[in-house]
Amino acid sequence: MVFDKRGIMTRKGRADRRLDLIAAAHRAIIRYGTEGVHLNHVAEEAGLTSGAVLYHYPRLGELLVDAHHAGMERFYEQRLKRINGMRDPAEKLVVTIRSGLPHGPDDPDVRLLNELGGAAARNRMYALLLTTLYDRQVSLYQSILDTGAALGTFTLTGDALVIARNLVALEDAYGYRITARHPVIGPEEAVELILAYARIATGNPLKANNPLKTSH
Amino acid sequence: MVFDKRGIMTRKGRADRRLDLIAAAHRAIIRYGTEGVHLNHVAEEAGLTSGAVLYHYPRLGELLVDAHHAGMERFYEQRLKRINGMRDPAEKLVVTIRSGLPHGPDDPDVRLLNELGGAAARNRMYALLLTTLYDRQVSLYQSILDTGAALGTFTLTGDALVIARNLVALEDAYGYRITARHPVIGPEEAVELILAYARIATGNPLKANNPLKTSH
DNA sequence: TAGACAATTGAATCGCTCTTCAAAAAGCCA
DNA sequence: TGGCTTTTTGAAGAGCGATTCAATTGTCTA
Repeated sequence: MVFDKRGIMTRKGRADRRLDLIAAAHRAIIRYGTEGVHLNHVAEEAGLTSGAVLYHYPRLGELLVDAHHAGMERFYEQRLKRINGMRDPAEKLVVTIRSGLPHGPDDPDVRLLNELGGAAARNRMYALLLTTLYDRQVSLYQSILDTGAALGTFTLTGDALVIARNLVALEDAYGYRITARHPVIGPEEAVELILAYARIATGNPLKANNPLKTSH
Repeated sequence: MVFDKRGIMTRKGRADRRLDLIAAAHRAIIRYGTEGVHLNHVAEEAGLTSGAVLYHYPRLGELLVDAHHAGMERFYEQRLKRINGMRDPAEKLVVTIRSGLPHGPDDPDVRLLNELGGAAARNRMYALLLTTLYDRQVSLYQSILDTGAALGTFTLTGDALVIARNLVALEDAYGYRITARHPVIGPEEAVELILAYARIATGNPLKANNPLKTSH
């Protein structure tokens, strides 16, 4: 951020302001839905007037697409970062599963992704974004599975591609359940459910060691 | 429907018109999204003016909830009907899996369900509807699995509840992929993916005999 | 068939959103 | 500091959507 001598945030450069707007759009989308956001919502989130938003993004639609795109990119990059440097495929797999689920019902990144489920059926751009993300996640899982199989850590029950697709599908679905506040299925429970599949699919007793907190 | 002597549709009774409006709302929601539908969209779908819609449903929100509720109910009832009378748990399982997936990208029933994914995080009513549907579907699968296990048709790899939850989750997720027009994953492919899990979970070689048409 | 009731229309109103744009404010640089 | 550019504001106008309601039309019944 840019501050003046008094420590007050001042005007921003073109690129900075665009990033601000993307972040503001992210929040506005979560609050009002991809198809319910209005220009004023975004402007308010950004602490600007609608005119200023229009100055940088003449068309609201483009800003929304950028926001979704950026959110997905960040989501995926964060997942990669978490397993960065890990050796053990089993550990990698467990961490990847965990990182694909929302931290809680209000997780902003997953909330953003979930917004697109309905819109993708109507909007080619959103469909492409979602489909691409899905396929990239499948590839990620597939490479972990293949590596584990090559090292003898996993004994796959079937095609790695099939298992990978199912793992991503499970993540997606439990993400929806969690953000919809299912009374029983929270992040920990979802991890266990997905691991139940991952264990029989890999033949590995995958320990769900939560690095952050003990399971409820 | 009600017709006059000339065979032209005439005014309808209270109940009939409400059902019409629910059907119209269903179409409008699919076209514009749960949070993008406007009163005029529904009115146009119903072939009426906005005033007439308001006469029956003073608040659009209630009509939309009713439409989602009715759509879910129908979706679930249809699934029950398909396996009605079947004896073999294996056949029942396969048919149930198939009936949980959209027939294609434009399947209206699944499109309607998918609309709620994002809205449920923001709207308690929608969250409750979705969660309830999920739980009912889980119960359906669970009873099939339990019956199969009792008869010796299935040899379950783990808790029936866990398997049931995962099967419904997979259906949900592939429903989204299909309605988003994934270039590779269509209804047939999704059935095979879910069956891959169902087979190792039940120890039964579940044949995917498509009763309607040959696989693509 | 007259009268009562139910359903629907269409116009009027209100408020909100998008869009444009001139003016103002803030930063930059010589 | 003074002038130039970039960014932001705020106001004005056009248009749309929700809402209300009087008038109209169709249906039913006695």
